[in-house]
Amino acid sequence: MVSSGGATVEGLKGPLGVMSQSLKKGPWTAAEDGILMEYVKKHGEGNWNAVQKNSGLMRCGKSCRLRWANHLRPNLKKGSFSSDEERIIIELHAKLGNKWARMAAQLPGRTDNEIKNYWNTRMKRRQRAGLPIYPQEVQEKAAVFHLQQQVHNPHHHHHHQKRHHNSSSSPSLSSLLTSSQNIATTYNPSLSLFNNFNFSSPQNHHPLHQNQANSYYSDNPNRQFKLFCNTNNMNSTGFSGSPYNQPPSAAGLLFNQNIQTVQPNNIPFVPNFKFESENFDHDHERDVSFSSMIAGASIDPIDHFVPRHEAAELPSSQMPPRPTTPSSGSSGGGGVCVMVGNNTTTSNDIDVDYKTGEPTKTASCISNSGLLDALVQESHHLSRNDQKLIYSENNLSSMAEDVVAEKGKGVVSSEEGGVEMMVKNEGDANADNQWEDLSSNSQSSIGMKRSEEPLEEMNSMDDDLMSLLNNFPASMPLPDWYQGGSNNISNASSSSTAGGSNVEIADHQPNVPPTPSPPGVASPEVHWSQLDSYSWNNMPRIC
DNA sequence: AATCAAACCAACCGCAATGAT
DNA sequence: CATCATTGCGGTTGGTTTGAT
Repeated sequence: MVSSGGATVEGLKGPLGVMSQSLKKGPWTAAEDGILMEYVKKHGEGNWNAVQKNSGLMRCGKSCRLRWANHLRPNLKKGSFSSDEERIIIELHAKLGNKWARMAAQLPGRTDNEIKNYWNTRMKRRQRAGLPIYPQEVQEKAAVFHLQQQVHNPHHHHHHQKRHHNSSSSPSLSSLLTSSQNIATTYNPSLSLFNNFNFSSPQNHHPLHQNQANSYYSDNPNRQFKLFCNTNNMNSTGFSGSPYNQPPSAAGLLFNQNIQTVQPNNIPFVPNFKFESENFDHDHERDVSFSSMIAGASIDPIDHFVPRHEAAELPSSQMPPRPTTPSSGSSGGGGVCVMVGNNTTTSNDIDVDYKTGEPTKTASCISNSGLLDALVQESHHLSRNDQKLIYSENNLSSMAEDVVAEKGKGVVSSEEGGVEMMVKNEGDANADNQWEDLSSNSQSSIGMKRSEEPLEEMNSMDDDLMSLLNNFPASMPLPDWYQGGSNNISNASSSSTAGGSNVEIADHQPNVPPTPSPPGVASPEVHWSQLDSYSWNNMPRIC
């Protein structure tokens, strides 16, 4: 139902029986766009129904909001998805199902609609072709992920939905796997979605940086706009044309700059993507497989996976940027400062009074509060529930082992959530661990809720929090910086790595760092979480 | 060049959550 | 507490573009 001050939609009569002004439908014209942009520029987002009243735009508020969110909003990326984005989408979809908005939150500049359309076309095309929707690895990991959720919270049903109609409509893993006939692919489980980002994409300077870092300002659709408004107020560049094929948005650029400036050391980021590469033969066939998985054979496989060896040999212009702060690197979270105009503030909390142009809220910018506090709190929480978690994980492990024992490698249906999991073989343990480590970081990014997120969501242990918990070290110590202690890279690395709660079904020693690295040495096999911790411990004071 | 189908994309619709009153 | 307005999300539809024949 669309109503706006008694006005009704097209051709219907208002409450007084007077034919109201009909609201236009259909494609937007440039003039309408201009009106809407001007309106938002002037009044800000929200109160969309007022647009029609105040601007004379013959569009319902809903339509205005959609138009703004999907097309006019600054920092929007246009054009086809990069291979990195595609991978992220696949991975997120495996975990989240049809949570387009949440997926969009992890893909800066992308809208839920875009992602949805992408998925519905390319992925369902694969369904029709009888090809697997997800790489085997993703299937496995998503299955573990979902299983974790069930174990951690038996009442937390598979893809718990607040909205009932979604519960049945979110195909996610099980249905898609079913429909995709579970055809095994040659996809190598060692190839995580996140450990194979290539850095050659001109648009995505660093997928992880962009995705995870920017997610902090993109995970709330409003956030980007607020940034924009701030920027706009500062230098009036907010509506500077299409971002397509342009350098990152002003905010994004500044953000990235900030990332680099706060990075204390020159540890190449490559190590994150080179875990024990010798263990896994990354052949081209696999690339092709995954490429074709994404979009038939239309995507250049080279663009999908840059073999680790090659990644390390990228020209400087394509070399991954220097490691980011943990805040930019997902699991770290924390108040990321973004230089906007002359103001330094968090990307999270910029709010602008559109009348004065002044920021009205800079909550978590003040200190390391916000995500970091939340992190610490959750750490405490997790510590308190350590035994429970351990139990759960052991339980899960035994469950999975039972499954493995029973089925060997194959597709298994779990009772509760209908999650069909491709049970990995033991040989994939390492790869899976890597996957988990990486995805857990990613997941942390996904799941990490800012402190100002509705408490209800935090308390209700929804998907995000569950994701966080599932991937959070069960006995994670307080970061040194938080305790005011010295920064010890190796300690931090091991502490972060050890006891990772990522459920590792296969043979696994949860309390032993897999590849201890000398302090400060950027070993090519530096563990993701190690790096993360490293960054965490070297995190400069926020704002 | 014409036709058709597939792919792509923008927009609409319905439902639910949330906030305001 | 109830009601209403607003907002957000996900599903679906329909128009346009693109590519194959």
